Amino acid sequence: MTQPKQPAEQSIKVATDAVIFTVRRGELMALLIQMKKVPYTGKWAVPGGIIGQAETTEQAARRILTTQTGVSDAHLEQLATFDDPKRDKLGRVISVAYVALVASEKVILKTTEKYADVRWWPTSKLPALAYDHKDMVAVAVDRLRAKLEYTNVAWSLLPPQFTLTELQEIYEIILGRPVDKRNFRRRVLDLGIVVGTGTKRMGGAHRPAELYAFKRRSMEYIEVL
Amino acid sequence: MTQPKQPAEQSIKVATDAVIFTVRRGELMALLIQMKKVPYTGKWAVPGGIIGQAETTEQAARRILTTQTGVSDAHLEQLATFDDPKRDKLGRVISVAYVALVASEKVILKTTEKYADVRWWPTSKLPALAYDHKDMVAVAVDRLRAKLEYTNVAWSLLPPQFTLTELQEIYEIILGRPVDKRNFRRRVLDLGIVVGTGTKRMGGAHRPAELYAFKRRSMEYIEVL
DNA sequence: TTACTTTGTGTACATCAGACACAAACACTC
DNA sequence: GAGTGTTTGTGTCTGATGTACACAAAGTAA
Repeated sequence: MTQPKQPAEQSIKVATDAVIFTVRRGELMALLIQMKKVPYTGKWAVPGGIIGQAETTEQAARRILTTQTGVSDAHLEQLATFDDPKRDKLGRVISVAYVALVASEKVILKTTEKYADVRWWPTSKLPALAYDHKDMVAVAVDRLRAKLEYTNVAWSLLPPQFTLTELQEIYEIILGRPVDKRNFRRRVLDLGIVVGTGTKRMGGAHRPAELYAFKRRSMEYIEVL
Repeated sequence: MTQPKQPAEQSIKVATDAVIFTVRRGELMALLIQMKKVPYTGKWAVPGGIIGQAETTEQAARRILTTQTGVSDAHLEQLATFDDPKRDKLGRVISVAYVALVASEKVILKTTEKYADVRWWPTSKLPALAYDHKDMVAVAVDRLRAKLEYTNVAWSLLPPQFTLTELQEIYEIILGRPVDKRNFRRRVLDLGIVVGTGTKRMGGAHRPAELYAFKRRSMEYIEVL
């Protein structure tokens, strides 16, 4: 309930941060911005911002996501709330963090004059991060790994059509371990997560691969691996 | 990151709510308070309150927990943040919700003049709740069910020593389905979640039951069921 | 001593997970 | 158009795990 227990005239600000992931060049990448504002000048951080008066944190996270990447139909879920009183040197700010997953192809990175730079960083080689954003990304990666195993979220990291090899690579890259090809294919097909489209991707100097699509492009709980 | 993107001079308040569970009389119970304050007079709600300026939401949740139940060593974890702008009729309040699990025996319910009443309610027969607390409890129950299956959290619902039948009842009540006795025992023993103490609980007009204890009384991730 | 109640234990069967290798299909080169 | 290179696509066997199931043992109370 929400009636005051402490004297508490608060001056706490509420922000949202969006840990945006994609898989690209064989690595799990997180989108980071480079800050201009003192005292964080030059530091990298997860994109975010103070929420508006009538805005939900989820709306704010989606706004940040589209502003930065141009993508609007991505998976977005609340991660956790970070509220250490000392997390921001400039005052008490609690942040409701979100995780977003976008398909690499769809992204058109947009920078604003507010930031010095915007780019993808491999999660295995992150730069020094402002605030508690190192923890935040770590928690986000853990969540992503877990969800990949027991849901179909991978749909949000791939275009509408893809080969099973591409899907398998998503799993191998994020989980950080090899996956057996035959067992993996049997599994996603038997579980009905993906369905063949009949069409094939020609092109390479090799046997063409059948294209598949997710049966549902929305969160579904299924033990995948 | 946390620099303003919107003009945003905020007057959003931050609260914490604690969904406190116990198992008692063969049911999963949630602790609720009955409110006095208008416009919620007479309504039931999850205990909570606005957080202090220098206080974390977790500290606030623990404070609420001990204030209401007298229990200090319970499992407590962040659940989610609820931030619909209309969730509180009196103004914009976002709430960081926590889940707490306490052993029924330890609890000494304490009421304050702030509330009309404080009591345990079976989660299957809740009264009408204020705010978005119906959703909040529902999400908490889901989380509890999930965690029971793949962690050892049940420790926080039982006293230091207990019989395997009592442990099994916790699982059956919360999961809402019967559990096979022999398979359950083999599982918790083989996994090393609990260990026998050698002592037995005499008393009933029947064969005495051996008392067991959790090997670790802290969160551990293990596939239990 | 008998009746009652709850505890404590083992096995057989079905299902699932994990390891593993080779032929098929295309592009490119000569 | 034959040969080479590269990636796709497929089935079986084995060990591990999950699931179903029934009865003797140990107390108390009468």
